[in-house]
Amino acid sequence: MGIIELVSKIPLFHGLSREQLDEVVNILIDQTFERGQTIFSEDEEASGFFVVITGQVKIFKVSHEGKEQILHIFGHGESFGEVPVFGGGRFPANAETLAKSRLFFFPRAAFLKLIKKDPSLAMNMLSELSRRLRHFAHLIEELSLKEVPGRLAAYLLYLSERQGGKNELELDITKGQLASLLGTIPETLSRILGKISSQGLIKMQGRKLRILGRKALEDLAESGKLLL
Amino acid sequence: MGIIELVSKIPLFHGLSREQLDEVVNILIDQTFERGQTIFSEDEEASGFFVVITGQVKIFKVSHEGKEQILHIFGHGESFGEVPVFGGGRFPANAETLAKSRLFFFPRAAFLKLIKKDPSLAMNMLSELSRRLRHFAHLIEELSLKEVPGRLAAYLLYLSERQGGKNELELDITKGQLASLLGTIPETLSRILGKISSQGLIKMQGRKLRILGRKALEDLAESGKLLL
DNA sequence: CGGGTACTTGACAATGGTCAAGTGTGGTGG
DNA sequence: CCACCACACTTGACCATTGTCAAGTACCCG
Repeated sequence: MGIIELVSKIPLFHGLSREQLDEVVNILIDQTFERGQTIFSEDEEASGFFVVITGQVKIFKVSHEGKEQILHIFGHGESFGEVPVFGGGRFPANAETLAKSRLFFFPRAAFLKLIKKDPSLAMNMLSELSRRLRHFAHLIEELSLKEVPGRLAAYLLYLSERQGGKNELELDITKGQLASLLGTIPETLSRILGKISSQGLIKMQGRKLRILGRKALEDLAESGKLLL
Repeated sequence: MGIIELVSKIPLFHGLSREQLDEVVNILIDQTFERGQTIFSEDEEASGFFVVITGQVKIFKVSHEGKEQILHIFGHGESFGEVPVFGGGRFPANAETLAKSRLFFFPRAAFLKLIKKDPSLAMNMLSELSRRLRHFAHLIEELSLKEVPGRLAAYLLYLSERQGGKNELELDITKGQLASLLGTIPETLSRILGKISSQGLIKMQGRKLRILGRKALEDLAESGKLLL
């Protein structure tokens, strides 16, 4: 697929005219990363931001002792690393590929020029950052106000919805990464999966999973607490 | 002070021309809230956003069982409730005054018109939302990767810095609100304050507090763990 | 087939939340 | 001006949830 066509499918650039898309194509840099490569690290000086074309990228924080909290996992069409473009110069978190990935990189200065000229690009960016803020508000709520079983249940229901609302679903990340996304560790996740399996809420084999008690899962996601 | 002068001092509107400021003044609605009043609730339909002129507003989430997590406390010159202006229609959290407050309300449609015409207003908003994202990333890190003593130490150091870097400082919120800001409850906060007092890191009386062991506090804030 | 990684399980420790009771204090009204 | 009430805060005893450490199993890739 041509670059212009790829760019036109990125939500951030929806609604731009053909000429504007050309300008966007002119400033981007096409990059490929292997699985497990660091894209940038927290506090590193930022010279621009990225859009995922193929692959998966995780954005995360790491504690002193090495525990990791994933803030976001981005896939096709999503952008990351914009904050330092508008704020100050440094990345607020780390970025690493979860799979071999193709990324478009947009240099800061050239992109700022574009956005100042084009109100619809600015509006797209505002709505993207708003979506991001919503996501963070939700994540904070989960981490602070629910226990791990509640977060897990909410995640499974979200995944099911994203995969078409069916009761059969498949994790798109390892359980270790899922643990980090839920703000816990693999051991705890493993135990809780075992517990809700034995209670008949789900059936799990490998990365595939079937929801058997959707109602009970919903209660769990809402209350945030596991009985028993 | 005249409204135009108040508006010109709001960071969001820095760099606007006199004519643009006039337009801003034309669309705003001047409102007053008593202490403890609800400004909006989560999931409520939003028709615009707010800027704090005087007073204090907390933005927070509440769990099923009533535990509260404060996302942000806003004071003079700061704006809140912008997310639904750009994203979809509903507020992602609750807002309530901590003191009697004067707020300027900006209706969504009129504000969107302004921002589309004015690139510098759009850029100000982008940098404000970026700052907000940074704050959330930091909050998530604190909640997920540090224990309560670490969060408390980090907060005290932040407060000290905000109050001029001195070792004497004064809380601007109740300890109960502070607990909610740190993602814990008053009992736990009270115990930890007691513990670090008896270790000689701080001396606390009422809302006033003196830092006695800055180095030790810094270690604590960084490692996130309290020894002993 | 071998080796590393992902995952699971068990025993244990500890952080922090719950419940309950008590202390202190500021503000209001008698 | 003082008494009382409400509310903020503290303290104690208890316990649930979750993290740590250690070991063992399963599985995928070369």
